[in-house]
Amino acid sequence: MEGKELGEKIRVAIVEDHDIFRKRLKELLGFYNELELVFTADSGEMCLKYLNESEQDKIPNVILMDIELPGISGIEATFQLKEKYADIDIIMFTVFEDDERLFESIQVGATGYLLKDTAIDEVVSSLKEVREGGSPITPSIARKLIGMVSKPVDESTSNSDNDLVPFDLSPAEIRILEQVIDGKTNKEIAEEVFLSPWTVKTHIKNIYKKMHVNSRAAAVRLALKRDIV
Amino acid sequence: MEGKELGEKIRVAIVEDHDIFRKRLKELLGFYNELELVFTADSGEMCLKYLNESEQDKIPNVILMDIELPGISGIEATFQLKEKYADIDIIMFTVFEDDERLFESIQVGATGYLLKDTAIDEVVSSLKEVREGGSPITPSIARKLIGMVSKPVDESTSNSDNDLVPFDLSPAEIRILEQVIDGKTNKEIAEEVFLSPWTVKTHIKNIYKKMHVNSRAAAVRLALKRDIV
DNA sequence: TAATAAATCGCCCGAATGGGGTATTATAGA
DNA sequence: TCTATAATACCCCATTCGGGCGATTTATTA
Repeated sequence: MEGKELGEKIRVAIVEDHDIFRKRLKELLGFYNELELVFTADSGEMCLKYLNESEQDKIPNVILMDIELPGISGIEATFQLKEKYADIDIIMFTVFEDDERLFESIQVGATGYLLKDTAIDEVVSSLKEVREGGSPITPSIARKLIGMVSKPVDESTSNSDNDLVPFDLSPAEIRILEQVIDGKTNKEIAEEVFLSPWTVKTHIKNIYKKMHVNSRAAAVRLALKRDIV
Repeated sequence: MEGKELGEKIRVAIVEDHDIFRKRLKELLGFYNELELVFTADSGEMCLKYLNESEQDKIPNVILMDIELPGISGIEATFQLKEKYADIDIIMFTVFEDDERLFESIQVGATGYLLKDTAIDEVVSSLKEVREGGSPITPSIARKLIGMVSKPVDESTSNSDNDLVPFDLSPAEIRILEQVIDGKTNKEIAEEVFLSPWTVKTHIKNIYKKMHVNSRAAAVRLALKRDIV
């Protein structure tokens, strides 16, 4: 897809606020001839600044991005720099394993997700893989990813309708989501299901959290895409 | 989650119809002391049969499963054996990179997905990772996975190929409807399409009239149902 | 028993939405 | 030429939504 000349060094940048870790990583990556470290930054702002000041041929191909950073987060930084530098690949490099951050990272355009305890050799091969169109992902993280796509083990609930429940929505939530898909308002749903409008609202808020959306339209699209109804 | 005693060998089974490949794989895995190859099978049926006949302590922890098999496919075999042996981890081991098979594999409960050109060392570490709750996935495959979770990257120019016009929506309206489906707000859409928010609103009102709906959720549902996008 | 999850109900507030208008321009058809 | 339809932009206003808060009750399960 993008212009990646083989034989050229991979230009790498590190964004990491932890001094010792950053320096150590820099040192380790220095041993690899196939890499060229163009800069290291200790914050998202710094990273964006460096990018702006970079000559065209010094713009990194790949950025190893820490998530927890002072100032803007690595996720926010990724979001911003992706707007301008769409073809830089971002690998989130972090200690966090929670779904929220993983999901957000993907949303903003990260293409890899490695835990910081990944062996340096693997980090390096990840840098290469990402340039070849792959998405290196720590296995424990990959499992979460799979969880987001897979329909959790069916348990063909004896009663009637739906068995496949992506996002592990509770029965009550599914009932309400169906009404949302039908375009009903909270009040209408409340009447339909004999609940208070506030309860309906709470359920919907929880549904949004689980589905990682924040509007009815987005929820409907996702629900239909994944066959929740 | 499951009972996996550390220190014990990982019991592995291979299901692969290609003779040479299977034997070679068996041979290579044989060099690793931490593995115990409990059986190899050349079809899904054979695999299920072996499982049934296995002593409790000879049931594999992990199965390397080819997808294309004579008789039932690796996906079908996975589906079947997962019902009875839920805690066997299945790693799909295949040459296929297409989304369909990947998706189906995940649906039926595979926890890993490796391409056959994966280095033997990585196959072995994948076997371990899967026992530790990870999901080893070839990076090129992982990218597809990510694609399934991530928001569709907007192709600002939603041009061309829309020939079928389910309702008589004008091109401008369709462009905007697509954004609505992506869950964007009027303001966001306005910025995206370089129009004033009021214009966007007007369009949306007209869209509602034409589609006979009165909310974004309903419009999204209808649009998706009718393949307007 | 303690911790967790599900389901229920509630308040506040600012932003977004939907419905009712009006209006200008341009373009294509009758 | 007259008309109809896009496409564009704007106003008002009541309703709805979404995000933060918190709270109680009942199961389930560790």
